[in-house]
Amino acid sequence: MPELPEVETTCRGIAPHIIDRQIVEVRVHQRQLRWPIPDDIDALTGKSISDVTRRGKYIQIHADGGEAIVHLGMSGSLRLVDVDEPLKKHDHVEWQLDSGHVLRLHDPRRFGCVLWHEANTAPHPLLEKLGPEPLGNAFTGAYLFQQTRKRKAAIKVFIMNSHVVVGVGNIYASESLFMAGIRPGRAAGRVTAAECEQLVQAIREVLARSIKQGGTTLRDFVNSDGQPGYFKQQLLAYDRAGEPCRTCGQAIKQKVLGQRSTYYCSRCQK
DNA sequence: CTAAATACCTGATGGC
DNA sequence: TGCCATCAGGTATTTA
Repeated sequence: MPELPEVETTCRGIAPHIIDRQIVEVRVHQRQLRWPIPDDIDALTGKSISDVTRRGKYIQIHADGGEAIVHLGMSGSLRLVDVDEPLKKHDHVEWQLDSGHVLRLHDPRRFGCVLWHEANTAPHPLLEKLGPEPLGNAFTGAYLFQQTRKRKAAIKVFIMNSHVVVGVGNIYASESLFMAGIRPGRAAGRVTAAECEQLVQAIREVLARSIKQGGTTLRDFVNSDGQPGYFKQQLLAYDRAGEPCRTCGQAIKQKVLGQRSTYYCSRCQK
């Protein structure tokens, strides 16, 4: 599932191949993603890519006049392939480059999106209200502590809210709470200042480590070269129901929180 | 305002 | 082999 490390891996993979390259043609094979792909998506045609950036899990492909915003949803991936590579099922969008390569969006479950945002206009509504980047300086224990005060939602659900902090999805939420020793179901407002500090550090550490491993591939995530990520083997809690806790040996528990599978150790996490 | 539920979608999996 | 039910999950939107 593309969470922040997978999106970052994708950005780093595609950037050197598309920056300063010209888009020759944009081909859309399936418009119905999370939202229909707008007609102005081919505004990129004939333009040169100036930069590739990321905000949360949104990928921004910048060019003169605007940017394409791409979200991978749950099952999306962006790959660079040769022009003669046959189109696969669920390859929905292609950006033909002047290098002879093609950037392809593959997304079986179609929860992703592709949008166009004009330059020099109001910030895009999807990006405008996002919380701080977890690896940036604004995401601190003090910030999280202040945000969580008087909040009754489960801490796990809370940190998965992109208006609080971006990039923490279901996998890394369970992982970071395990690392910080906090039960996922505890009310956010009952997490102490010291624990908020530990949690912030855990989130930063697990995301940074996963980025180094090229992300986590559970089923279908592949990077821009079509390769999986290798962080799965380092998971401490996620997807380990019934398996021994790597700290104390007790079986990892699984429960549903906010309609999402949640994994934790009832002995190590309080 | 918060919190919880819902919608979007397809593929993998398990039971019969 | 086929069919149905269930689950997976990011996040904007809707409902309570």
